[in-house]
Amino acid sequence: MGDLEVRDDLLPADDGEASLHETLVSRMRQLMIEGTLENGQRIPEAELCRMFGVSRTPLREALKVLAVQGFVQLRPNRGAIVAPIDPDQIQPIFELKGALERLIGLTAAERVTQEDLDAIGALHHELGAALELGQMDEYTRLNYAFHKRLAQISGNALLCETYEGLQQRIWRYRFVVNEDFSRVADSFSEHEQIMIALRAKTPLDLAARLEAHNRRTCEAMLRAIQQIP
Amino acid sequence: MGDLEVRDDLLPADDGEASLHETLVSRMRQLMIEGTLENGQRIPEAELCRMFGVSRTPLREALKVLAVQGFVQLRPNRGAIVAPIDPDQIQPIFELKGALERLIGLTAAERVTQEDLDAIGALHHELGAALELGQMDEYTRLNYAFHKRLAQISGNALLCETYEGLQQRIWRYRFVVNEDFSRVADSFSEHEQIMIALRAKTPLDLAARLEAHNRRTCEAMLRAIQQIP
DNA sequence: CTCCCTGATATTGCATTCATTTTGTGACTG
DNA sequence: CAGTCACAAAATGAATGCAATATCAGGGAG
Repeated sequence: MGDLEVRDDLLPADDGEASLHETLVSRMRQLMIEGTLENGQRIPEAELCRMFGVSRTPLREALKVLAVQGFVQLRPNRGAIVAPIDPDQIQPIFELKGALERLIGLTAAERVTQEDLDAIGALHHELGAALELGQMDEYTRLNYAFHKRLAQISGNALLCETYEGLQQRIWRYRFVVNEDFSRVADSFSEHEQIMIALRAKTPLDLAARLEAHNRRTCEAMLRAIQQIP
Repeated sequence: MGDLEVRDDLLPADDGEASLHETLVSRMRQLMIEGTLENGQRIPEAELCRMFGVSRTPLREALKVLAVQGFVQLRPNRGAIVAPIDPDQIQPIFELKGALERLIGLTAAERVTQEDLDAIGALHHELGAALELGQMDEYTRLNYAFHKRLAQISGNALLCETYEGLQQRIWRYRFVVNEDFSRVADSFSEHEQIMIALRAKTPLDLAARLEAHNRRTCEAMLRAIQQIP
């Protein structure tokens, strides 16, 4: 595995004070989302302990949590591995996420405030700017933030949490799809439509557009993955 | 807290070999689902250690996992408490579950096999028998199994997992609603309709009926909770 | 009498240690 | 030469120990 470094620039930073436990969970998850820890790779506790400067106890607690969240796979007496993700697991994730997108659309359209519209409108604007400038990393991060914000507008904290969990699991494939620039353009135009539906506060329309957006992202990802290997 | 005993009869038993970690998570979750550990109650590690005959290390790992699953709440340096559930948290759970019910309906109607129909038909039949005999505990368990089975028919393991997580969180309120016998009768007739839609393999209809079933259960629970205190 | 402060006690967070299991290596046998 | 067995090294699972923090009782000030 060699020397691993934590990159903080691909996901919005977590806010404020966090316990060691939360920090560990968050940083290890980040390692996997970024691909620093590769899929199926063994996770030696000792090395991570040195890396984070903690003992095995809190690290193991973090691993158990990450196992529940589906990021790592624990094999009794045989250590943990980064949850290997075969293409067959992508579709179920998107399928479930689609159901959440729909609920987000239905509820966000009803509960959105002017303040929300301003905030997410700004994000949308930034997305457009990043697209024009071809800043794909920036676009990717903003895209994540956009959907996260939309979920928050739903006003359902549990929905947000669940949704973000799925987003993070998918995020690990992001790099595969990022290459597909034409999809990024399409994606942005879908965002335009989403913003229109959100401003119009039309639940069914917004839900349908989010579902469609989700479906197309899934298809693009599956296509990209089929092409690579 | 005194002497606590684990009852195994309200939830289907977990199957087969399980590591100590899994056992602990499972049994502690059961304590909370059954209400043996009351909401908001403090969870002293020492007592649970004696209770399960393990040291603090594996117990703490289990607590962290249960925190992720929403069953306990960890307060830094101040120990864990059984996640207090105010009525305001019930609706979001059902709202999210509704989205999953819909997806289950859509997919199950398309993917159901004859074998599935036989198995879930048998469960449905048993439900009817339990209702006639007034065996409410039995009805409750079968009801849980029925919906779990339906989720499995969707063929989406992640959906199943997420769904069951929500079901378990709601299960803690079960005792409140159990009293409401008229609702149980209504609930069963809704199950009849669900079975019809499943046999007919009509996705939209099944989805709508599951959503409605979920909504009515939610309403009944909220009513029951309002009446109690 | 109430409120606040202080120190003893209990509990938590993490490190360390011990026991068990797995893994890797090498010699031995067929 | 391949396969297997045995043993050593490493890694995991769980218990214990220690420092830091919170809780609680009692006393004193207002």
